[in-house]
Amino acid sequence: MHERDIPDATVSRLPLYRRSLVQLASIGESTVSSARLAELAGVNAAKVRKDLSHLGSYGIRGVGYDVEYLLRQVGEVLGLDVDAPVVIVGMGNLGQALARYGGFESRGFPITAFIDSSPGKIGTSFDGIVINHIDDLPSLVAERDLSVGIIATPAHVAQSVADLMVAAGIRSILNFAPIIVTVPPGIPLRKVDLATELQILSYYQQRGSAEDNRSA
Amino acid sequence: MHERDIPDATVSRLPLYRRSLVQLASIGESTVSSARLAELAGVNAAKVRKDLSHLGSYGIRGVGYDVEYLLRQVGEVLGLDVDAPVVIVGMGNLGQALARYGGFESRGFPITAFIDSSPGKIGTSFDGIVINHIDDLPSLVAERDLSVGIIATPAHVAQSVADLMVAAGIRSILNFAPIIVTVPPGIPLRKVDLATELQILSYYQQRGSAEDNRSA
DNA sequence: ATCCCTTCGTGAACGCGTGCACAAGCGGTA
DNA sequence: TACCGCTTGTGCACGCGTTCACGAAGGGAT
Repeated sequence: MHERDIPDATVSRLPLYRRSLVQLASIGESTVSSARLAELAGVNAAKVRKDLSHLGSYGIRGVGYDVEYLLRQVGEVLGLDVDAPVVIVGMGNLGQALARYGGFESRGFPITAFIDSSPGKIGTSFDGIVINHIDDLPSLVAERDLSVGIIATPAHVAQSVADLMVAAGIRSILNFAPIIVTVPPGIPLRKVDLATELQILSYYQQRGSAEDNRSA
Repeated sequence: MHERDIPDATVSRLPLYRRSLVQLASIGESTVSSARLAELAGVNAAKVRKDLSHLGSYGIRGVGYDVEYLLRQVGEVLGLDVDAPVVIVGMGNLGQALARYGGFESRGFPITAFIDSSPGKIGTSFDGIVINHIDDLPSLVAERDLSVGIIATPAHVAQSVADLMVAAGIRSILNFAPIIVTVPPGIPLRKVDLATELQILSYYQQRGSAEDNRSA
C-alpha cells in the first residue's frame, strides 16, 4: 500500500505516538484505540488514525491497534531498529549535559564520541570516553560508524563545525548553536534553540491568548 | 496598521530575525534588505517581507529596513522590553546545564530561582542562588515576580510540576520532560524533546531525502 | 524635473495540514 | 446466522502558510 511518502507533519508526530505506546506497553495494555492514543499524545483522534494509515493499515475496526505490533512498526519506519551512534561537538555546559542526559542511549542513539577545541579538555575522559580534537573526526566517523552529529558549540564556529561534519561523513545533524547553519541537500538538519523558545513564549504570554497550546 | 493578530508561523520566526538583526547591528550595518535578512535567517525573501508587514510597515522602498528601528520593533512585539524572570524546576543534569547556559540572562530571561526535590540539594547554592523546595514556589513567584517556568524533571513528575507552577502563578511554561503536559487555556506552553528530534532525523536520514532541511 | 534602479508591500494561486462526519468492517452475543 | 455496538479508514471542505509576480514608491544621478 502506502509504504513511503509520509507527510512531514506525520513524521514529527511519530515519536510522540511511540512514547505513548511504550507507556501503554509498560502497563500491560495489548490494544489501544485511536481515541486513547490521541489523548496520551495530546492530539486529535482523527489525526492519529490518518497518521497511522500512512504506514499501512494496522488497526482492527471495533477493537483498535495492537500495541506491540504498532510499536515495532513505528520504530521501523523511524529507522530505530538500528543504532545511530552520536558524536557531540562542543563539551561546554550544554555538551556535557547532553552527554550525561540518559535519554539517548536508551532510545537507540548511543553517544560514542566527544569533540572539543580546548587543549585543556582534549585527551581527558568524560563518562569513560576520551575527548578528541576536531581533526580526528573523519577517522572517528569511520571507526565508530558515527551517524548523527550534535553541534553544542558557540555560534561563531557552528557553521565550520557543520562543514567538517559533512566532510567527515556524518549523515544528519542536530544544531543547538543559536545561528542558522546550512548543509548540502541530503543531510537532514534540525535545530533546537532555547532562547528562541523563550521568546515565542514571551509573545504569547504578553498577548494573553495562548494559541493552540493546551497540551505539549 | 495591523498591530495585533500576528500569525503563529510569523511569531515563531521573529526570534530568528531578531538574532540576524543583532548580528547586523554588531557589524555596523544600518539598513538591511529583505533579501539579505532572508539569507541570514535562512528563509524566503518574500516571507520576510510578509512577516515584517504584520508588525506594521517599516521598510523603505528602494532602501530596505532600518536595523536599529526594526530591532526595537521586533523586541517590543515579542515583549522583550521587560525582563521575564525564570525558575528552573529539576536540577539534574539538564537543569544544571540550562542554569549555566549563559544565553538566557543576556536575552532578557534572568534565571532567578531553582527548585529540586532531592533533600541533598535543597538549601545548597548553585551559581549563587539557593535551591528551594517545590512548596516554596508560590512565595518565590510572588517575591521575585517569576514569569516563566522551565520543567527539567523526569517525565513522571512533569505534569504535577506543571500543575503546581500554574497554581503558583507562573505565566508560561517550557517543558523539557519527554511527556505530554497539559495546562489550562491562557498559559502558553512549549516543549523541547531531544529524543524526538533525533528520531525525526533518523527517519529522514534513513529515507535519503531531506525535506526542506537546507538550513537551520 | 525626469528617469532609472532598487526594494518594499501585497494580491492571488497553490499546496499542505486539520478535523468532521460517515460508511465499512470486525467481534461478540443470542 | 443475524444483529448490535464499537472503532477504523477516508472523502471532503476549510483554513493557514508559502511563494510568485508585479505594481507602488522611495533615492540618486543627470
